[in-house]
Amino acid sequence: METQTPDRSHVAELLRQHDIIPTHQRLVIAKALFSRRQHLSADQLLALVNQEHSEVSKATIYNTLNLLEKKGLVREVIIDPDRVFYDTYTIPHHHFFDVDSGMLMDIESEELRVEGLPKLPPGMIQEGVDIVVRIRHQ
Amino acid sequence: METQTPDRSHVAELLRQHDIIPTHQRLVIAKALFSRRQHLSADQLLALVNQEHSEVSKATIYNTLNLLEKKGLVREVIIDPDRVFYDTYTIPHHHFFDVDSGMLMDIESEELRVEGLPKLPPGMIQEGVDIVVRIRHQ
DNA sequence: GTCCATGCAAATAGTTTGCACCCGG
DNA sequence: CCGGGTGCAAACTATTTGCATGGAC
Repeated sequence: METQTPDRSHVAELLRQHDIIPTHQRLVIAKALFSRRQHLSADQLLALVNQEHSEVSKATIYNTLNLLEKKGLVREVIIDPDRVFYDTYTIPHHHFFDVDSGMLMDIESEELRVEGLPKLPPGMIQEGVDIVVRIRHQ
Repeated sequence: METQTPDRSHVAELLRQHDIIPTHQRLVIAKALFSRRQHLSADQLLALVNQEHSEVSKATIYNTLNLLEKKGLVREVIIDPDRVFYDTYTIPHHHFFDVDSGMLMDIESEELRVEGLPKLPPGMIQEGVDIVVRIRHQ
């Protein structure tokens, strides 16, 4: 089940555990992000955070997202040429992408896997595999 | 084997076959693009086209790439948050992405496939599957 | 008081738009 | 001539940088 609007101290603890100083802006951002499992672009997050009154600047949204990614709290998903999504579900998994609406959905199946992967170019190691299934309305 | 620097009339024919009026700018762009199988960003293509003397504007590069994509002559590949790549090899296939250098390589294997794909959300149809294997130096 | 991390205004980079111009009929 | 298609300057949008500020020791 999803966590609903986690309280400040809970989020603060999460940030501290990942070596991030829990400032006011970061708490507001993290609260919005981790209120549920979701995929948000920087712009969507900005709107969400400032919906009541302006609290955080655009630049801080970007910098905080980059920080959270570096610390492993969110994962970048690059599918849409227009914007990067940040996924609050950081365990490796794959995605459905609705090309009409631009919506991104997790593929829950753990059965999903790649078969027949050729050997890598010499001297290279595999860092990860991303599978995106593009879908649209019938 | 790759085609080497196709001549103007050959490229012009290719464009005409795809309902594109072969203007000077488009010929210069298409010649550079289709000289070999490759992955180029708009910026890389701009540099390539204008390396001797400035012949085509940035906007025209973008507009022409969009046109070629619409007409099925190139394929967009979205992997790097910083730029869209255009792939001159339009048959469906997958990619290695070198996260250090930002280089994109085709996966030649036809064995490669996805297993265990769950059923799609109701009312949706599958448009395609993209697999990206992220790799880096050991 | 010093230092370093932080937050944000301003700068930058990638892409699209709107319109002047040109070419074919 | 006239009209539609083209090419590009300028506008726009997403993201990063550089620096003034403020809190911790």
